[in-house]
Amino acid sequence: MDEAARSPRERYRAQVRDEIKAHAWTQVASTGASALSLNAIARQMGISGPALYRYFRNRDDLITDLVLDAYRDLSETCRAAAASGHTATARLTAVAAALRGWALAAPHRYLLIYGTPVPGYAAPPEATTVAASIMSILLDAFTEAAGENPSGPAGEPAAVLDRHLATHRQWADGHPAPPAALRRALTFWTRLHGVVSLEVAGHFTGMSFDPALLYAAEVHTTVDTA
Amino acid sequence: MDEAARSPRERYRAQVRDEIKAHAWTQVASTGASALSLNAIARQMGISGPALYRYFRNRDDLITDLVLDAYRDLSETCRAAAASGHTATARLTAVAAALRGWALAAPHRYLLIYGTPVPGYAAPPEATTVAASIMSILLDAFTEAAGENPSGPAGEPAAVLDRHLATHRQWADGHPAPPAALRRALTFWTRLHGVVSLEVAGHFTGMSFDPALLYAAEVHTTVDTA
DNA sequence: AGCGATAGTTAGAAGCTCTAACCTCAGTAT
DNA sequence: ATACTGAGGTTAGAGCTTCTAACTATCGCT
Repeated sequence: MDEAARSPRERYRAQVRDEIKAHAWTQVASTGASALSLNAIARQMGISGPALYRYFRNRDDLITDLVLDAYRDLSETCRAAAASGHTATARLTAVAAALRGWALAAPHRYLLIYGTPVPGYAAPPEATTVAASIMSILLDAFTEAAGENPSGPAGEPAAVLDRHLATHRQWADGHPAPPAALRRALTFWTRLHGVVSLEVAGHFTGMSFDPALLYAAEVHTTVDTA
Repeated sequence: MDEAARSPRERYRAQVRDEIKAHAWTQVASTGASALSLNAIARQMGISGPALYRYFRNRDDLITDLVLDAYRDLSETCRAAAASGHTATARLTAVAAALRGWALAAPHRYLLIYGTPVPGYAAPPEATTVAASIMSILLDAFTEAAGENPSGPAGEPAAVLDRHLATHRQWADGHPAPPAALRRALTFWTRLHGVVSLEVAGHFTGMSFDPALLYAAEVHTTVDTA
Protein backbone atom coordinates (compact mmCIF):
# COMPACT_ATOMS: atom_id res chain seq x y z
CA MET A 1 0.00 0.00 0.00
CA ASP A 2 2.49 2.65 -1.01
CA GLU A 3 -0.41 4.48 -2.62
CA ALA A 4 -2.56 5.45 0.35
CA ALA A 5 0.19 6.86 2.52
CA ARG A 6 1.85 9.26 0.10
CA SER A 7 2.64 12.24 2.25
CA PRO A 8 0.72 13.76 5.15
CA ARG A 9 -0.11 16.82 3.06
CA GLU A 10 -1.51 14.79 0.22
CA ARG A 11 -3.45 12.52 2.53
CA TYR A 12 -5.09 15.50 4.18
CA ARG A 13 -5.76 17.11 0.82
CA ALA A 14 -7.46 14.01 -0.54
CA GLN A 15 -9.52 13.71 2.61
CA VAL A 16 -10.78 17.28 2.41
CA ARG A 17 -11.56 16.88 -1.28
CA ASP A 18 -13.64 13.83 -0.46
CA GLU A 19 -15.46 15.67 2.28
CA ILE A 20 -16.25 18.51 -0.11
CA LYS A 21 -17.58 16.06 -2.65
CA ALA A 22 -19.69 14.33 -0.02
CA HIS A 23 -21.36 17.61 0.86
CA ALA A 24 -21.72 18.39 -2.83
CA TRP A 25 -23.53 15.09 -3.38
CA THR A 26 -26.04 15.70 -0.64
CA GLN A 27 -26.68 19.11 -2.14
CA VAL A 28 -27.05 17.65 -5.63
CA ALA A 29 -29.43 15.05 -4.26
CA SER A 30 -31.67 17.62 -2.66
CA THR A 31 -31.67 20.54 -5.09
CA GLY A 32 -29.97 19.35 -8.25
CA ALA A 33 -26.64 20.17 -9.79
CA SER A 34 -27.53 23.55 -11.24
CA ALA A 35 -28.21 24.91 -7.75
CA LEU A 36 -24.96 23.61 -6.29
CA SER A 37 -23.39 26.32 -4.12
CA LEU A 38 -19.73 26.31 -3.11
CA ASN A 39 -20.49 28.86 -0.41
CA ALA A 40 -23.12 26.60 1.11
CA ILE A 41 -20.69 23.68 1.15
CA ALA A 42 -18.06 25.80 2.88
CA ARG A 43 -20.60 26.92 5.44
CA GLN A 44 -21.55 23.32 6.20
CA MET A 45 -17.90 22.44 6.61
CA GLY A 46 -17.26 25.36 8.92
CA ILE A 47 -14.72 27.02 6.67
CA SER A 48 -14.82 30.16 4.59
CA GLY A 49 -15.96 30.21 0.99
CA PRO A 50 -12.69 30.98 -0.78
CA ALA A 51 -10.96 28.12 1.06
CA LEU A 52 -12.65 25.68 -1.30
CA TYR A 53 -10.76 27.15 -4.22
CA ARG A 54 -7.62 25.51 -2.88
CA TYR A 55 -9.25 22.16 -3.71
CA PHE A 56 -11.27 22.88 -6.82
CA ARG A 57 -10.32 25.52 -9.34
CA ASN A 58 -13.96 26.50 -9.78
CA ARG A 59 -17.53 25.25 -9.66
CA ASP A 60 -17.33 23.47 -12.99
CA ASP A 61 -14.24 21.64 -11.82
CA LEU A 62 -16.15 20.24 -8.87
CA ILE A 63 -19.07 19.28 -11.09
CA THR A 64 -16.68 17.53 -13.46
CA ASP A 65 -15.43 15.43 -10.58
CA LEU A 66 -18.99 14.56 -9.60
CA VAL A 67 -19.84 13.64 -13.17
CA LEU A 68 -16.84 11.35 -13.46
CA ASP A 69 -17.61 9.71 -10.13
CA ALA A 70 -21.19 9.15 -11.22
CA TYR A 71 -20.12 7.64 -14.53
CA ARG A 72 -17.62 5.34 -12.83
CA ASP A 73 -20.15 4.26 -10.24
CA LEU A 74 -22.78 3.54 -12.86
CA SER A 75 -20.25 1.66 -14.96
CA GLU A 76 -19.24 -0.51 -12.01
CA THR A 77 -22.86 -1.12 -11.07
CA CYS A 78 -23.73 -2.24 -14.58
CA ARG A 79 -20.63 -4.39 -14.84
CA ALA A 80 -21.42 -6.13 -11.56
CA ALA A 81 -24.98 -6.74 -12.70
CA ALA A 82 -23.77 -8.18 -15.99
CA ALA A 83 -21.50 -10.56 -14.14
CA SER A 84 -24.45 -11.96 -12.20
CA GLY A 85 -26.20 -13.60 -15.13
CA HIS A 86 -25.28 -16.75 -16.99
CA THR A 87 -27.10 -16.24 -20.25
CA ALA A 88 -26.93 -13.08 -22.33
CA THR A 89 -30.63 -12.51 -21.71
CA ALA A 90 -30.19 -12.78 -17.96
CA ARG A 91 -27.23 -10.40 -18.06
CA LEU A 92 -29.13 -7.76 -20.01
CA THR A 93 -32.13 -8.02 -17.75
CA ALA A 94 -29.88 -7.63 -14.73
CA VAL A 95 -28.15 -4.60 -16.23
CA ALA A 96 -31.51 -3.01 -16.97
CA ALA A 97 -32.70 -3.56 -13.42
CA ALA A 98 -29.44 -2.22 -12.03
CA LEU A 99 -29.67 0.89 -14.21
CA ARG A 100 -33.18 1.76 -13.05
CA GLY A 101 -32.32 1.03 -9.44
CA TRP A 102 -29.25 3.22 -9.67
CA ALA A 103 -31.26 6.05 -11.22
CA LEU A 104 -34.11 5.89 -8.72
CA ALA A 105 -31.71 5.72 -5.77
CA ALA A 106 -30.49 9.22 -6.67
CA PRO A 107 -32.50 10.81 -9.48
CA HIS A 108 -30.34 13.93 -9.63
CA ARG A 109 -27.24 11.81 -10.00
CA TYR A 110 -28.74 10.18 -13.09
CA LEU A 111 -29.83 13.57 -14.43
CA LEU A 112 -26.38 14.95 -13.76
CA ILE A 113 -24.93 12.72 -16.46
CA TYR A 114 -27.90 12.04 -18.75
CA GLY A 115 -30.08 15.10 -18.22
CA THR A 116 -29.89 18.65 -19.47
CA PRO A 117 -26.23 19.63 -19.76
CA VAL A 118 -25.27 22.45 -17.38
CA PRO A 119 -24.87 25.78 -19.24
CA GLY A 120 -21.23 26.57 -19.75
CA TYR A 121 -20.07 23.10 -18.91
CA ALA A 122 -18.40 20.67 -21.31
CA ALA A 123 -17.91 17.03 -20.36
CA PRO A 124 -14.25 15.97 -20.09
CA PRO A 125 -12.91 13.38 -22.53
CA GLU A 126 -12.62 10.84 -19.74
CA ALA A 127 -16.41 10.89 -19.38
CA THR A 128 -16.87 9.59 -22.90
CA THR A 129 -14.32 6.88 -22.19
CA VAL A 130 -16.32 5.64 -19.23
CA ALA A 131 -19.56 5.98 -21.18
CA ALA A 132 -18.02 3.80 -23.87
CA SER A 133 -17.11 1.19 -21.26
CA ILE A 134 -20.78 0.99 -20.26
CA MET A 135 -21.69 0.52 -23.88
CA SER A 136 -19.17 -2.29 -24.20
CA ILE A 137 -21.07 -4.25 -21.57
CA LEU A 138 -24.14 -4.11 -23.79
CA LEU A 139 -22.14 -4.94 -26.88
CA ASP A 140 -20.72 -8.04 -25.22
CA ALA A 141 -24.17 -9.26 -24.28
CA PHE A 142 -25.83 -8.56 -27.61
CA THR A 143 -22.95 -10.10 -29.53
CA GLU A 144 -23.42 -13.25 -27.50
CA ALA A 145 -27.20 -13.01 -27.83
CA ALA A 146 -26.89 -12.99 -31.59
CA GLY A 147 -26.38 -16.75 -31.26
CA GLU A 148 -29.24 -17.30 -28.82
CA ASN A 149 -31.95 -15.11 -30.37
CA PRO A 150 -32.18 -14.89 -34.14
CA SER A 151 -33.04 -11.15 -33.67
CA GLY A 152 -36.13 -11.30 -35.87
CA PRO A 153 -36.94 -9.75 -39.22
CA ALA A 154 -36.54 -6.16 -37.94
CA GLY A 155 -37.87 -4.39 -41.02
CA GLU A 156 -36.31 -2.23 -43.69
CA PRO A 157 -35.32 0.85 -41.63
CA ALA A 158 -33.49 -1.41 -39.21
CA ALA A 159 -31.64 -3.00 -42.12
CA VAL A 160 -30.67 0.46 -43.37
CA LEU A 161 -29.38 1.29 -39.91
CA ASP A 162 -27.42 -1.97 -39.79
CA ARG A 163 -25.69 -1.14 -43.07
CA HIS A 164 -24.93 2.34 -41.78
CA LEU A 165 -23.51 1.04 -38.50
CA ALA A 166 -21.32 -1.46 -40.33
CA THR A 167 -19.23 1.50 -41.46
CA HIS A 168 -19.94 3.97 -38.65
CA ARG A 169 -18.78 2.09 -35.61
CA GLN A 170 -15.90 4.09 -34.18
CA TRP A 171 -17.92 4.57 -31.00
CA ALA A 172 -17.74 0.81 -30.41
CA ASP A 173 -13.98 1.28 -30.05
CA GLY A 174 -12.91 -1.81 -31.94
CA HIS A 175 -15.50 -4.12 -30.42
CA PRO A 176 -16.11 -7.04 -32.78
CA ALA A 177 -19.91 -6.90 -32.50
CA PRO A 178 -21.85 -7.53 -35.72
CA PRO A 179 -23.90 -4.57 -37.01
CA ALA A 180 -27.17 -5.97 -35.66
CA ALA A 181 -25.63 -6.16 -32.20
CA LEU A 182 -24.51 -2.56 -32.49
CA ARG A 183 -28.04 -1.56 -33.40
CA ARG A 184 -29.59 -3.61 -30.62
CA ALA A 185 -27.21 -2.24 -27.98
CA LEU A 186 -27.92 1.32 -29.09
CA THR A 187 -31.65 0.66 -29.07
CA PHE A 188 -31.46 -0.99 -25.67
CA TRP A 189 -29.71 2.09 -24.30
CA THR A 190 -32.14 4.63 -25.77
CA ARG A 191 -35.22 2.67 -24.71
CA LEU A 192 -34.10 2.23 -21.12
CA HIS A 193 -33.12 5.88 -20.98
CA GLY A 194 -36.49 6.86 -22.41
CA VAL A 195 -38.41 5.29 -19.55
CA VAL A 196 -35.92 6.03 -16.78
CA SER A 197 -35.34 9.67 -17.67
CA LEU A 198 -39.04 10.46 -17.85
CA GLU A 199 -39.54 8.71 -14.54
CA VAL A 200 -36.74 10.48 -12.66
CA ALA A 201 -37.73 13.82 -14.18
CA GLY A 202 -41.17 13.29 -12.67
CA HIS A 203 -43.15 13.09 -15.89
CA PHE A 204 -45.00 9.98 -14.74
CA THR A 205 -46.10 11.41 -11.42
CA GLY A 206 -49.80 11.98 -11.44
CA MET A 207 -50.24 9.50 -14.26
CA SER A 208 -51.26 6.78 -11.82
CA PHE A 209 -49.61 3.80 -13.45
CA ASP A 210 -46.60 1.82 -12.25
CA PRO A 211 -43.47 2.71 -14.22
CA ALA A 212 -41.85 -0.55 -13.11
CA LEU A 213 -44.30 -2.53 -15.22
CA LEU A 214 -43.75 -0.33 -18.26
CA TYR A 215 -40.01 -0.74 -17.78
CA ALA A 216 -40.27 -4.50 -17.39
CA ALA A 217 -42.30 -4.81 -20.58
CA GLU A 218 -39.85 -2.62 -22.46
CA VAL A 219 -36.84 -4.55 -21.19
CA HIS A 220 -38.39 -7.88 -22.07
CA THR A 221 -39.42 -7.01 -25.61
CA THR A 222 -36.10 -5.30 -26.27
CA VAL A 223 -33.92 -8.06 -24.90
CA ASP A 224 -35.38 -10.82 -26.97
CA THR A 225 -36.76 -9.12 -30.03
CA ALA A 226 -35.19 -5.72 -30.50
CA MET B 1 -61.49 41.63 -33.43
CA ASP B 2 -62.80 42.86 -30.09
CA GLU B 3 -60.06 40.84 -28.45
CA ALA B 4 -56.92 42.52 -29.71
CA ALA B 5 -57.97 46.07 -29.00
CA ARG B 6 -58.92 45.82 -25.34
CA SER B 7 -57.49 49.00 -23.88
CA PRO B 8 -54.32 50.87 -24.80
CA ARG B 9 -52.78 49.98 -21.46
CA GLU B 10 -53.46 46.28 -21.86
CA ARG B 11 -52.32 46.28 -25.46
CA TYR B 12 -49.02 47.83 -24.44
CA ARG B 13 -48.68 45.47 -21.52
CA ALA B 14 -49.19 42.40 -23.69
CA GLN B 15 -46.72 43.72 -26.22
CA VAL B 16 -44.00 44.25 -23.62
CA ARG B 17 -44.64 40.81 -22.13
CA ASP B 18 -44.19 39.31 -25.58
CA GLU B 19 -41.00 41.24 -26.10
CA ILE B 20 -39.65 40.01 -22.78
CA LYS B 21 -40.51 36.45 -23.71
CA ALA B 22 -38.86 36.85 -27.09
CA HIS B 23 -35.63 37.91 -25.44
CA ALA B 24 -36.01 35.12 -22.91
CA TRP B 25 -36.33 32.56 -25.72
CA THR B 26 -33.16 33.71 -27.44
CA GLN B 27 -31.41 33.46 -24.11
CA VAL B 28 -32.82 29.98 -23.46
CA ALA B 29 -31.77 28.94 -26.95
CA SER B 30 -28.19 30.03 -26.42
CA THR B 31 -27.44 29.18 -22.81
CA GLY B 32 -30.35 27.09 -21.54
CA ALA B 33 -33.12 27.85 -19.10
CA SER B 34 -31.16 27.52 -15.89
CA ALA B 35 -28.90 30.41 -16.93
CA LEU B 36 -31.79 32.72 -17.81
CA SER B 37 -31.14 36.18 -16.40
CA LEU B 38 -33.86 38.78 -15.94
CA ASN B 39 -31.23 41.47 -15.61
CA ALA B 40 -29.71 40.56 -18.94
CA ILE B 41 -33.13 40.72 -20.60
CA ALA B 42 -33.75 44.15 -19.11
CA ARG B 43 -30.37 45.31 -20.33
CA GLN B 44 -31.12 44.13 -23.87
CA MET B 45 -34.44 45.95 -23.78
CA GLY B 46 -32.85 49.13 -22.54
CA ILE B 47 -34.78 49.25 -19.30
CA SER B 48 -33.78 48.71 -15.69
CA GLY B 49 -33.87 45.32 -14.02
CA PRO B 50 -36.69 45.83 -11.54
CA ALA B 51 -38.98 47.10 -14.33
CA LEU B 52 -39.45 43.50 -15.45
CA TYR B 53 -41.16 42.68 -12.19
CA ARG B 54 -44.16 44.70 -13.36
CA TYR B 55 -44.68 41.99 -15.99
CA PHE B 56 -43.57 38.80 -14.28
CA ARG B 57 -43.79 38.28 -10.57
CA ASN B 58 -40.43 36.47 -10.54
CA ARG B 59 -38.07 34.35 -12.58
CA ASP B 60 -40.09 31.17 -12.12
CA ASP B 61 -43.18 32.94 -13.35
CA LEU B 62 -41.44 33.81 -16.60
CA ILE B 63 -40.15 30.26 -16.96
CA THR B 64 -43.65 28.93 -16.37
CA ASP B 65 -44.88 31.04 -19.26
CA LEU B 66 -42.11 29.74 -21.47
CA VAL B 67 -42.89 26.16 -20.47
CA LEU B 68 -46.56 26.57 -21.27
CA ASP B 69 -45.79 28.20 -24.61
CA ALA B 70 -43.44 25.36 -25.45
CA TYR B 71 -46.02 22.73 -24.52
CA ARG B 72 -48.71 24.46 -26.55
CA ASP B 73 -46.43 24.83 -29.54
CA LEU B 74 -45.37 21.20 -29.41
CA SER B 75 -48.97 20.09 -29.04
CA GLU B 76 -50.04 22.11 -32.07
CA THR B 77 -47.09 20.84 -34.07
CA CYS B 78 -47.94 17.22 -33.29
CA ARG B 79 -51.62 17.76 -33.97
CA ALA B 80 -50.88 19.32 -37.33
CA ALA B 81 -48.58 16.42 -38.20
CA ALA B 82 -51.22 13.90 -37.18
CA ALA B 83 -53.76 15.59 -39.43
CA SER B 84 -51.46 15.15 -42.42
CA GLY B 85 -51.64 11.35 -42.60
CA HIS B 86 -54.50 9.19 -43.79
CA THR B 87 -53.68 5.90 -42.11
CA ALA B 88 -52.84 5.53 -38.43
CA THR B 89 -49.35 4.40 -39.38
CA ALA B 90 -48.79 7.48 -41.53
CA ARG B 91 -50.07 9.73 -38.78
CA LEU B 92 -47.78 8.24 -36.16
CA THR B 93 -44.78 8.44 -38.46
CA ALA B 94 -45.59 12.07 -39.18
CA VAL B 95 -45.95 12.87 -35.48
CA ALA B 96 -42.61 11.22 -34.77
CA ALA B 97 -40.88 13.22 -37.48
CA ALA B 98 -42.51 16.42 -36.26
CA LEU B 99 -41.40 15.75 -32.70
CA ARG B 100 -37.77 15.25 -33.64
CA GLY B 101 -37.80 18.24 -35.96
CA TRP B 102 -39.30 20.38 -33.23
CA ALA B 103 -36.70 19.22 -30.73
CA LEU B 104 -33.73 19.72 -33.03
CA ALA B 105 -34.95 23.15 -34.11
CA ALA B 106 -34.47 24.34 -30.51
CA PRO B 107 -32.83 21.75 -28.28
CA HIS B 108 -33.11 23.85 -25.13
CA ARG B 109 -36.82 24.31 -25.72
CA TYR B 110 -37.26 20.54 -25.73
CA LEU B 111 -35.07 20.18 -22.67
CA LEU B 112 -37.05 22.94 -20.96
CA ILE B 113 -40.10 20.71 -20.82
CA TYR B 114 -38.66 17.20 -20.93
CA GLY B 115 -35.20 17.66 -19.44
CA THR B 116 -33.96 18.08 -15.90
CA PRO B 117 -36.57 20.03 -13.95
CA VAL B 118 -35.30 23.41 -12.72
CA PRO B 119 -34.54 23.33 -8.97
CA GLY B 120 -37.30 25.02 -7.02
CA TYR B 121 -39.70 25.01 -9.91
CA ALA B 122 -42.97 23.05 -10.06
CA ALA B 123 -44.88 22.72 -13.31
CA PRO B 124 -48.32 24.35 -13.27
CA PRO B 125 -51.41 22.14 -13.59
CA GLU B 126 -52.09 23.54 -17.04
CA ALA B 127 -48.86 21.97 -18.25
CA THR B 128 -50.11 18.48 -17.47
CA THR B 129 -53.34 19.29 -19.29
CA VAL B 130 -51.45 20.19 -22.46
CA ALA B 131 -49.19 17.17 -22.02
CA ALA B 132 -52.30 14.99 -21.83
CA SER B 133 -53.57 16.52 -25.04
CA ILE B 134 -50.39 15.43 -26.78
CA MET B 135 -50.89 11.94 -25.42
CA SER B 136 -54.45 11.90 -26.74
CA ILE B 137 -53.10 12.30 -30.28
CA LEU B 138 -51.13 9.10 -29.81
CA LEU B 139 -54.08 7.34 -28.19
CA ASP B 140 -56.31 8.20 -31.16
CA ALA B 141 -53.79 6.79 -33.59
CA PHE B 142 -53.04 3.61 -31.68
CA THR B 143 -56.71 2.94 -31.03
CA GLU B 144 -57.29 3.14 -34.74
CA ALA B 145 -54.16 1.11 -35.45
CA ALA B 146 -55.50 -1.69 -33.25
CA GLY B 147 -57.67 -2.59 -36.24
CA GLU B 148 -54.90 -2.33 -38.83
CA ASN B 149 -52.03 -4.05 -37.02
CA PRO B 150 -52.78 -7.05 -34.84
CA SER B 151 -50.11 -5.74 -32.42
CA GLY B 152 -48.29 -9.06 -32.20
CA PRO B 153 -47.78 -11.50 -29.36
CA ALA B 154 -45.93 -8.96 -27.16
CA GLY B 155 -44.88 -11.40 -24.43
CA GLU B 156 -45.88 -11.90 -20.84
CA PRO B 157 -44.56 -8.65 -19.27
CA ALA B 158 -46.50 -6.66 -21.87
CA ALA B 159 -49.63 -8.63 -20.99
CA VAL B 160 -49.08 -7.85 -17.31
CA LEU B 161 -48.74 -4.18 -18.19
CA ASP B 162 -51.93 -4.31 -20.26
CA ARG B 163 -53.88 -5.74 -17.34
CA HIS B 164 -52.43 -3.05 -15.08
CA LEU B 165 -53.29 -0.26 -17.49
CA ALA B 166 -56.85 -1.53 -17.84
CA THR B 167 -57.43 -0.31 -14.30
CA HIS B 168 -54.82 2.47 -14.11
CA ARG B 169 -55.85 4.73 -16.93
CA GLN B 170 -56.83 8.02 -15.32
CA TRP B 171 -54.03 9.71 -17.26
CA ALA B 172 -55.85 8.86 -20.49
CA ASP B 173 -58.60 11.19 -19.26
CA GLY B 174 -61.54 9.08 -20.36
CA HIS B 175 -60.13 8.15 -23.74
CA PRO B 176 -61.73 4.89 -24.92
CA ALA B 177 -58.45 3.30 -26.01
CA PRO B 178 -58.10 -0.43 -25.30
CA PRO B 179 -55.31 -1.36 -22.84
CA ALA B 180 -52.94 -2.43 -25.61
CA ALA B 181 -53.32 0.98 -27.22
CA LEU B 182 -52.54 2.64 -23.90
CA ARG B 183 -49.41 0.55 -23.64
CA ARG B 184 -48.34 1.21 -27.20
CA ALA B 185 -48.88 4.97 -26.90
CA LEU B 186 -46.87 5.06 -23.70
CA THR B 187 -44.12 2.98 -25.28
CA PHE B 188 -44.12 5.15 -28.39
CA TRP B 189 -43.65 8.22 -26.24
CA THR B 190 -40.82 6.81 -24.11
CA ARG B 191 -38.94 5.39 -27.10
CA LEU B 192 -39.08 8.61 -29.11
CA HIS B 193 -38.04 10.55 -26.04
CA GLY B 194 -35.19 8.14 -25.44
CA VAL B 195 -33.57 8.85 -28.79
CA VAL B 196 -34.47 12.53 -29.02
CA SER B 197 -33.42 13.46 -25.51
CA LEU B 198 -30.03 11.79 -25.83
CA GLU B 199 -29.54 13.49 -29.17
CA VAL B 200 -30.44 17.02 -28.02
CA ALA B 201 -28.41 16.56 -24.84
CA GLY B 202 -25.42 15.87 -27.05
CA HIS B 203 -24.80 12.27 -26.01
CA PHE B 204 -24.49 11.11 -29.61
CA THR B 205 -21.95 13.71 -30.63
CA GLY B 206 -18.62 12.09 -31.19
CA MET B 207 -20.28 8.71 -31.72
CA SER B 208 -20.09 9.12 -35.48
CA PHE B 209 -23.40 7.54 -36.47
CA ASP B 210 -26.50 9.24 -37.84
CA PRO B 211 -29.19 9.57 -35.15
CA ALA B 212 -31.81 10.05 -37.87
CA LEU B 213 -31.38 6.44 -38.96
CA LEU B 214 -31.61 5.14 -35.42
CA TYR B 215 -34.73 7.22 -34.94
CA ALA B 216 -36.27 6.00 -38.18
CA ALA B 217 -35.65 2.38 -37.26
CA GLU B 218 -37.13 2.92 -33.81
CA VAL B 219 -40.20 4.70 -35.16
CA HIS B 220 -40.80 1.99 -37.74
CA THR B 221 -40.54 -0.97 -35.42
CA THR B 222 -42.61 0.78 -32.76
CA VAL B 223 -45.39 1.91 -35.07
CA ASP B 224 -46.14 -1.45 -36.53
CA THR B 225 -45.05 -3.92 -33.89
CA ALA B 226 -44.81 -2.27 -30.51
C1' DA C 1 -58.17 69.74 -16.77
C1' DG C 2 -57.21 67.01 -13.21
C1' DC C 3 -57.05 62.57 -10.78
C1' DG C 4 -55.40 57.91 -10.21
C1' DA C 5 -53.34 53.86 -11.69
C1' DT C 6 -49.39 52.27 -14.00
C1' DA C 7 -44.64 51.97 -15.78
C1' DG C 8 -40.63 53.34 -14.94
C1' DT C 9 -36.66 54.91 -11.85
C1' DT C 10 -32.74 54.39 -8.08
C1' DA C 11 -31.16 52.36 -3.69
C1' DG C 12 -30.19 48.48 -1.42
C1' DA C 13 -30.37 43.81 0.90
C1' DA C 14 -28.88 39.20 0.49
C1' DG C 15 -26.99 35.78 -2.18
C1' DC C 16 -23.68 33.86 -5.56
C1' DT C 17 -18.60 32.96 -7.89
C1' DC C 18 -14.18 34.06 -7.83
C1' DT C 19 -9.61 37.14 -7.17
C1' DA C 20 -6.20 39.49 -4.31
C1' DA C 21 -3.62 40.05 -0.48
C1' DC C 22 -2.30 38.54 3.75
C1' DC C 23 -1.26 35.45 7.90
C1' DT C 24 -0.10 31.19 10.25
C1' DC C 25 1.63 27.00 10.79
C1' DA C 26 3.06 22.23 9.28
C1' DG C 27 6.52 19.60 6.88
C1' DT C 28 11.00 19.51 5.14
C1' DA C 29 15.75 20.23 4.47
C1' DT C 30 19.92 21.56 6.14
C1' DA D 1 17.23 21.50 16.07
C1' DT D 2 16.20 25.32 13.60
C1' DA D 3 15.09 28.04 9.81
C1' DC D 4 12.59 28.23 5.46
C1' DT D 5 9.05 27.31 2.19
C1' DG D 6 4.73 26.75 0.71
C1' DA D 7 0.04 24.98 1.58
C1' DG D 8 -4.27 26.05 3.88
C1' DG D 9 -6.82 29.32 5.83
C1' DT D 10 -8.44 34.11 6.47
C1' DT D 11 -10.85 38.82 5.18
C1' DA D 12 -11.91 42.34 1.65
C1' DG D 13 -14.01 43.20 -2.36
C1' DA D 14 -15.44 43.25 -7.41
C1' DG D 15 -19.12 42.01 -10.16
C1' DC D 16 -22.89 39.34 -10.97
C1' DT D 17 -27.62 37.65 -9.67
C1' DT D 18 -32.92 38.02 -7.81
C1' DC D 19 -35.99 40.70 -5.73
C1' DT D 20 -38.12 44.59 -2.37
C1' DA D 21 -38.95 49.41 -1.14
C1' DA D 22 -39.78 53.89 -2.08
C1' DC D 23 -40.18 57.50 -5.21
C1' DT D 24 -41.43 59.93 -9.75
C1' DA D 25 -43.32 60.83 -14.03
C1' DT D 26 -46.56 59.98 -17.30
C1' DC D 27 -50.56 57.98 -19.60
C1' DG D 28 -55.51 57.45 -20.00
C1' DC D 29 -59.91 58.06 -18.35
C1' DT D 30 -63.56 60.84 -16.40
